[in-house]
Order: sequence, then C-alpha cells, then structure tokens
Amino acid sequence: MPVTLEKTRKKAPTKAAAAPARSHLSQSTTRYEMFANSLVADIESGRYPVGALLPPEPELCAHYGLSRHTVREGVRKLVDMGLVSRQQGVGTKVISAQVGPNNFSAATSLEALFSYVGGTYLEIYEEGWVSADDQLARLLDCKVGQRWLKVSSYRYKQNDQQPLSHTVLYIPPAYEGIRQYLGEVNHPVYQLIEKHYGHKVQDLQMDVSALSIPTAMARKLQCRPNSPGLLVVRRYRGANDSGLSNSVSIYPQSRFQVSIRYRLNWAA
Amino acid sequence: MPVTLEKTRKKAPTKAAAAPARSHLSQSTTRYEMFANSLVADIESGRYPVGALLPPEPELCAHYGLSRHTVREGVRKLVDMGLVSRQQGVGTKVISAQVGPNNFSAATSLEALFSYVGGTYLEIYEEGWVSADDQLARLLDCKVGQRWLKVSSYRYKQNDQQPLSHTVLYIPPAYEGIRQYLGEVNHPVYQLIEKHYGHKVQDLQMDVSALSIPTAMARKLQCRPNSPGLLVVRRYRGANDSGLSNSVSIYPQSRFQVSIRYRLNWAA
DNA sequence: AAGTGGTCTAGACCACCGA
DNA sequence: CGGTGGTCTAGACCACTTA
Repeated sequence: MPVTLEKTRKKAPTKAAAAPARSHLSQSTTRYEMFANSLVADIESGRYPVGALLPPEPELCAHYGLSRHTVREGVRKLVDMGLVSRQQGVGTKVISAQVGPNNFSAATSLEALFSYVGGTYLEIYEEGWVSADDQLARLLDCKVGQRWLKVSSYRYKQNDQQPLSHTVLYIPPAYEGIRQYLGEVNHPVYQLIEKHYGHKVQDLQMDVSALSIPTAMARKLQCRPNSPGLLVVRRYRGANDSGLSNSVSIYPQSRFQVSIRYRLNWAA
Repeated sequence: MPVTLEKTRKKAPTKAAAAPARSHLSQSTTRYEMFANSLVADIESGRYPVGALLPPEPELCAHYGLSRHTVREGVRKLVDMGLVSRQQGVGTKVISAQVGPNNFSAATSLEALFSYVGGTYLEIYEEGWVSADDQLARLLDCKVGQRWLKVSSYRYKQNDQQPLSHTVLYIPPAYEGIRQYLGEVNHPVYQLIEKHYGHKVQDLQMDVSALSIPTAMARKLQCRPNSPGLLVVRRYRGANDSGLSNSVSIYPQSRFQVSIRYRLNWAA
C-alpha cells in the first residue's frame, strides 16, 4: 500500500520538482527529508528492528512514490545519522534504533577518514614483540600482559624528505601475517587486516593530546627538541570489541591538525 | 579547454554508465572520484587557494565532460573531506588547502563534545570590540573588518585553583546581549545564544592543533613556560552558515584531551 | 535579474553478494 | 543466476544570494 509524502505539493508528474509549502519554521520540506523522517520513525518504533534489513530501494521507490535518486538521498541521511549502514549486494541494515546525543554519528566512512595515507609510506626501523605493562595497557585499553607486535616507524609523504610523523603500530599476534605488507603499501593497517583476514573494523577511537617531542625523535622528525606536538592514539575495534590494531602517532606542530565537524542536519 | 578523465572507459555516449577497468589494487576508478582527486590536486597546488571559490557546477560539468550529478558527487566528497564548503546562491569555497594529514572530519554529538563545561566557569579579565584583521578573519573564517565582541578569560573548574584553559570568545554584535550571562553560568556560549535569541547551532567545526604556551599565559595557567598545549578553535554556525560565535582555547598538557569515536558503516 | 547550489525525475549500466 | 546497492546521464524546476 503506497504511502504519500505530500504536504502541499503538486502531484502532477509533469512538474518534476517539488513545490514545498514551506512555513517559516523549518519543517521537513524536501521529499527526501520527509522520506528520511518517515524511515527514522519506523526504525525508532521498532518496525525495522536493529539488525534487520530495510526494504530494497526499488520497493521504497514504489512505496513512497519517489525516484530512486530521492530515495537514495534519504537513505544517505540515515547513514550519516549512524542509524543504518549499506552494503552492495546485501542491503541496508539497521544498526541503531535511536538517534540522539549518545549516538555519535559517523558522518564519514573510515575510508574517507584515512584517504590521506595515499601517497605516504612507512619507514620501519624496529619490529618486535612486547608484553603490555601497566602503562601500555592503559594506553591501548587492553589487559596487562597482552602481547603485541610492535612496529616502530616514521611516516613519509612521497617525494618529501621531512617525515610526517612518528608512528608505532601495535598488532595482535593473530594478525602477525600482515607485517610483510606494512613497508610497501600506503593502505591503512585496518585495510590490510580486513583484506587478509576478513575482519572488519567496526569502531575507531581516537584520542588527541599534547606532548613535548623528545630530543632524539625531534632530530629524525626535523623539528626543534621539546617543541610541542600532537599525540594521537587510535584504537581499532572489530566485532565483539576485539582489538584489531592500535597506533600511536606523534606529529610535530603544524604538520597535523584534527578537524572535527558536527552537523545538525536532522535535529528539530 | 575541456579535460578528460578517461582511464579505460568507453566514450560512447549511448552507454551511459562508466565502464571502469578496475585493477585489483584500489585506484580511483569512478568518474566522480577521479574528478574529486583532480580538484584536490588543484586545491593542494594552490590553483584554487583557500578562500577562493571553485568554478560553478555548470562550468565544471563542461570542463570535465561530466553530468551535473557526477560533479556534485565529487564535490560532496570534498565537502566530506573538509576541503570546501558550499552555500546556495554563493558558491563553493575552499576552506582548507591540504587534504589528508592536516584534516580529519567526522562527527560526534554536540552535547558530548561539551560535557566538560559542566562545573566550570569563566573568569573574564578583558572585554572589548575588535575588527577582524587578515589573520583573525582567517582564523574565524569571516570577512576582514567584521566586528566581534572579544571576551578573554580563564576557565576554572569549581573548587579548583588551577585554571583549565585560556579561552577567548568572539561574539557577533547581534548577540552582544549574552555578555551579562557569561560570567556566571557554566553553559556553553552556543546554549546561551540559543536560549536568548532562539538561533540554533547547525554546524560546529573544531580544529585541534599543538602549540607552545607563551610565558605570560603559562604563569596564569600554572604550567611551565613554553610547555606543549592544545590549541582548540571552535566555530559555531547557524542557518545559512551565519557565524553564531567562535572560541579559541588553549589547554596545558594533560588538562584536556580530545576523544573522538567513529563507527564504521557496516557491522560485519 | 542573473547566477549559484539544492532538489527531483526517468532511465540506464555496473559491481558485488548470496543462493 | 537474480537482486542488492553504486554510478552515471540528460534535463528540469526551485531557493537562495548578490548586485
């Protein structure tokens, strides 16, 4: 049973574009927004429970009387809200039932976040196994005694003499096999794990703080000793909160900046 | 002079869709990605400097031989990367010249970002009007000559002698009225504006970088002179990209940490 | 009034996934 | 193989900003 998303618009298909009757108060005026809100309501109400698949696009198009482009735009909004995720060949899955302050919404995909590694490479100077002591356990949020393959390196931009950062990777024994690929590629570590082991990253936590760059490292990074830098710890988690890998990077001043953007696209 | 984005695709316009010859290694195979990469290169090279407008969409379509939808998809990617921002009726403005390491973009909830202001207050030591010079205009992404109410302060945690940060607020003349509330409350500025003027924050951009804390400020902050700290610039935008307020905060080492969490689209 | 980006349709080919 | 989402075109009307 088709649903209409009309508010005050003309139905005549000859007039292709929407003719939203917009009050001054911001309402959902566009079709894709009305459609998206409808989906959100259905998800919040439990009609599409977490883990379930949304109806496929053709069905949504027919049901709501929208073109596919508009449907896709609406679903894209839900993806931005962190309510659903999509996968080609499979479908659109509900991953959260509520939008709210507790839902950090992934506005961008991991791939977009790390598109920067393209054109960079790691220069590894040390590899070895370590056991997490108290301090490392706290840093990586793991158990004391946990073993890690520790890979110390500097990251360079291609055709650039100056290192971008000092980066230490901590890789679980289960994924030791990727070490052979670390030096050559410009893929993020999490992609290597996904490719070679099929375990996908579900969650990334990134902590940013300030530190003073030690003298020895400063020489290699070509910055002043004890100059300020950013310390960035990234923790990649897969399903079941299993740790896939971690990285600890140190960036000299002005060589790196975290830019976070929050968009209020859907709130009242 | 039009540019072609061809790699190995058929040119026949009868075959509407792209026929990318994708090697196993991930390359930019889609047209909009190639187009986006081309734009990124032009921005990085300075052909489109920060603050400049990109060519309008029709021009990009003609120049690259792409449909408008594809062009928009490419530009959308740049928006997600935080390189440009768009405004209807105006154009697409370059807001950052470097992809990659210098720029992350993601999203969390506003409330989560500012949960820390609870139990803190501002000790204001200076108030006054300033006109944005070139440098300030760049920092706040406003026009040169724009007037701001500048409020300089230190933020304290209640029952704590040590300041949390040095904070400078930049408030537009239109919202001058909130200055009387600044000293007493522990609400973020954006909440005051929303409460007293009804203008909601639609967009927040937060840039985090490292800096060396100047001697004079270090004394007041009770930290070592020239010790590392975090410089956090927050820009609040309302509808139409109107600037609601800005703040520039400096945090001594270990007194503040940015913690961001991303979630991947698809749970395996 | 002109020009910008925002939305929308109709129809098409494609890559990917699971049965 | 059939069905999913991903990309693409051609053309249209609209809302917004600026001059």
